[in-house]
Amino acid sequence: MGSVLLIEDDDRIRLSLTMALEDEGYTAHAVATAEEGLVAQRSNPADTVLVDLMLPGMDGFECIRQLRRVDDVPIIVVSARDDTHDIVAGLEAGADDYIVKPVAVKELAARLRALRRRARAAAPAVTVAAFGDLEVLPEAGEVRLRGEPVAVTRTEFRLLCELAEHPGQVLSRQQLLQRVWGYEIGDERLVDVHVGRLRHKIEETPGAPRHLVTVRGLGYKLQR
Amino acid sequence: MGSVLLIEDDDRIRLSLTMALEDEGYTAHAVATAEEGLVAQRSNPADTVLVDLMLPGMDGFECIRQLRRVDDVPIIVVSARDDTHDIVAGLEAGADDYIVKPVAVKELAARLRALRRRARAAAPAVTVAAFGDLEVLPEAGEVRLRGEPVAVTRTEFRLLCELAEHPGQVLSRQQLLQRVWGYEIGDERLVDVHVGRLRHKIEETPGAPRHLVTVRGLGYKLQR
DNA sequence: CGCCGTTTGTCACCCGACTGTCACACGGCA
DNA sequence: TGCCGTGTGACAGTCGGGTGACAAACGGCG
Repeated sequence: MGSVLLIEDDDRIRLSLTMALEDEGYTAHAVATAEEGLVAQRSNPADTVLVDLMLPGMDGFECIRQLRRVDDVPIIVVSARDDTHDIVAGLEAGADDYIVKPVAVKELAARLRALRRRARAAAPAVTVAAFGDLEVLPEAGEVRLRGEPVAVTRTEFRLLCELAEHPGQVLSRQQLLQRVWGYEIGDERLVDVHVGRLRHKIEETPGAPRHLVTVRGLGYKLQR
Repeated sequence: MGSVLLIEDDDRIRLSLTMALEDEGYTAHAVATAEEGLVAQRSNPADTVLVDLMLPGMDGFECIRQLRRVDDVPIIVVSARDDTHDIVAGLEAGADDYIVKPVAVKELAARLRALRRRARAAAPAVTVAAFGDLEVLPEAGEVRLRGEPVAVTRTEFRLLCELAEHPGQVLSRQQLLQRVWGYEIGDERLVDVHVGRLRHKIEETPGAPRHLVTVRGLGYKLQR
């Protein structure tokens, strides 16, 4: 089945929800504070998290934001009835769904199922290549540096993907020209220019590229 | 809107029912055998299924049981008049309602509506996708921004759903054209126009879309 | 059936982003 | 020192995408 992490300070609700979840066949782990929740998720990630918004110490919103930094586990917000404002704030903070108290177990089960179905559908959108702090996500058409999205043009993206597909391997200008541009012949300097542009965006230390390295006389390679 | 999967081996009935359903505003997908139906529901789940009981190969009862294993989509049995025994067996196998041949379109529409209403009541408005403050509720045919319903047209809604089903993933104009409009070929700019219209309704900051993002040269994606 | 408001698809225009080319600078290597 | 390979800034042409306008199609409704 699946595992659920419940972050809820009210003892009675926590206990009853834990039992309800276990009845539904989930492995439930319950904690009373956001801090404990974050620790728990880091050490032993559940595949869905339920967060109450009203928590002592770090509140639910902050908790959601922190959880989002850890991974993109599906998060369901638990909130007092009709507190629309909080619910919206919760979704803005990064939650995926919400449920209002008092929690109907049937409804919770339905939402968990739906969320899980969705998570599975979304799963293929994973990082296909990671180079230290540099990530290339072909599906999402995205490049990230230290987790932050970097704006990269189409050609740059293709070039990067091509290099990323052969990590650590030197690709000649000729090969790149052919695979990225489809040119059988052409000015190899074109590659240099685009490599330079790409470097400006993905390398942090100018003059000393860490990932996109020149191999003099041979070509370029992407390394960790 | 809603989608219906029709499993019916008689060509004439299948065709006329498909047309009738589309006239009623449903997206109808029709297959002739239980096996095809199961595959279709697994790969691209409709939100209601119509099953004829007399099918070649795997019969309708077995089909219903198998469908039940996939998800809890509402199922309507289609059966010959006064074949009471079969109808009861169908309901026992897990169907939710029945209708007898010859099928009166009005009656079918009424039952579909009722079933859908009931299904929604049982699993109240399951949010299928949340993107920060943007919620897409396919079941309810609704889009919400900061909790407030937003009026979108049918095409816009389909487009949004298609994007929402692949969160964070870039979909090319070609893919969207195909999945939303069913065009194999066509003017890709059509997609741009509708994306623009949709943006006016769901993006709060003109010029800087937060959710419906353009990935230059690749397509569009929906993100948190 | 005819009317009117809404939705849809097409088109043309515009702007900013991207691309490829070039010339020049730089730096290692013989 | 001279040469070759590479980095890089500037520039003009092109391309991709946003958008407003318009007409046809659609959909309720009296």
